[in-house]
Amino acid sequence: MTLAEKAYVSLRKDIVEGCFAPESPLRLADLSERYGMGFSPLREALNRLQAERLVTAESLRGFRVSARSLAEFEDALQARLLVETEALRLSIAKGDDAWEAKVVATLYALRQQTKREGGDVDELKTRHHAFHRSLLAACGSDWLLDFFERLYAATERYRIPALTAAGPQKRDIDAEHGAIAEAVLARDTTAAEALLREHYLRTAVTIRHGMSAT
Amino acid sequence: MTLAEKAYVSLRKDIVEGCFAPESPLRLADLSERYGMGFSPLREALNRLQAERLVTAESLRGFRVSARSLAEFEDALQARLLVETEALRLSIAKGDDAWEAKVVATLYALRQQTKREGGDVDELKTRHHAFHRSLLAACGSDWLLDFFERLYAATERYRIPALTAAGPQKRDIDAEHGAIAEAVLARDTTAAEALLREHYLRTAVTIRHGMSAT
DNA sequence: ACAATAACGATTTTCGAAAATTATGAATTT
DNA sequence: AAATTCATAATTTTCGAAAATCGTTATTGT
Repeated sequence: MTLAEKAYVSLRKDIVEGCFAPESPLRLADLSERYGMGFSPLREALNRLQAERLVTAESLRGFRVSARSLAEFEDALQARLLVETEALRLSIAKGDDAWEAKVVATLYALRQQTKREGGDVDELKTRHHAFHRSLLAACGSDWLLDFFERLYAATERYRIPALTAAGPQKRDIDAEHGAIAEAVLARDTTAAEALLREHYLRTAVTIRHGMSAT
Repeated sequence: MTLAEKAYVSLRKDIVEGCFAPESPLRLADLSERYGMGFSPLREALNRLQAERLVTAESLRGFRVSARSLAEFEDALQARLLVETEALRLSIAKGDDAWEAKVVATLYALRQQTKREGGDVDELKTRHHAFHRSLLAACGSDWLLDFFERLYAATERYRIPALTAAGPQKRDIDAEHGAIAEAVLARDTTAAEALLREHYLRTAVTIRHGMSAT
């Protein structure tokens, strides 16, 4: 793996996880020290992230972490519902046995990590991502999967600060995931879409709550 | 405008227009001579284009123009229908007078250029793009507009070689655009969506014809 | 005192060369 | 002849410095 790729992965993770505050400038000198590399690989990573809308660039004024706002979150949420319901529909229609097995496996892995009390939060997020991706994995559309990844990262930036602030409603997220998986494996498109929708809308409520608290 | 931005614009244009054959390697030395700049701005541009899926990169083996295939075109087409019908629906619901005026203006400009016999093909493409963008411009979703731009560029790569090969059907494209605009301005969502869909599906027929001929 | 301007420092952007890696081809061995 | 090894060339990747630009502070003039 080249330095530029490492820089891309590290920076992306740190931005999504909120290590850098939104709109804070990403100075090359700082990044160079933080990640232990020269300017070139950092600039390449920043350019890629710019194309993904995680950072913004202004000519001769460098890069910033892109802003967060309620409006942008709502936009990303709606786009996500559009993309993911379609991808889910296709996935259910086209998925084979191997796909089903993957859904079961990722759900199981996710639940295992949820159960673990002092578990690694990083690992939990990875498995959560993996589960949601597995649901759509058989859709057969590179574009939809690409959009899914983009929107997942974009909304993850909102989900993480909201995790600390306790939501207004009690949720059994494992049960929600289980219900989605069940409907998916039963090839019940209508139910699966509705459950996925509700799942995201519930998360959205928590996030709105967290945003307004800030 | 910085050199990196110029490199991005130029490279993007040249890739979309097919100046570089799909899968052909984009060697830095060649690009450096072609665009008259050093490696740094070129690499930055290539990284942005990689995030947009117009070029692919392999570690330590540089960049290539991304491949074209019928499957990828069909995928992009379907994604486009999903994204654009939704964006059009929203645009019709939210658009104001200024938006309507813009639709009328871009349609007029497009028709003027179509009429001109020895007209600049570049200008025609710009205006075609502007018209289609104006239809969705009022949708209020940055994400959908972003996806539109991506998919437009991706499918444009297929549309251009197909222009030379005569299609299997006679089309009055001006009339198609006019009908879409009319439905949009009448705020007839159902009709507008159907007409846009047909418009793209007709174009797809031409492109499939052009692809199989190759 | 205040506006305009100049000088400085900080920062981004770009270049050219060095380092690292892959591809190519010749020489050697089996 | 085929495969292997080694040397060479081509290419990508990275660094460090130079150039360009921006923002701030000091200076000058009114």
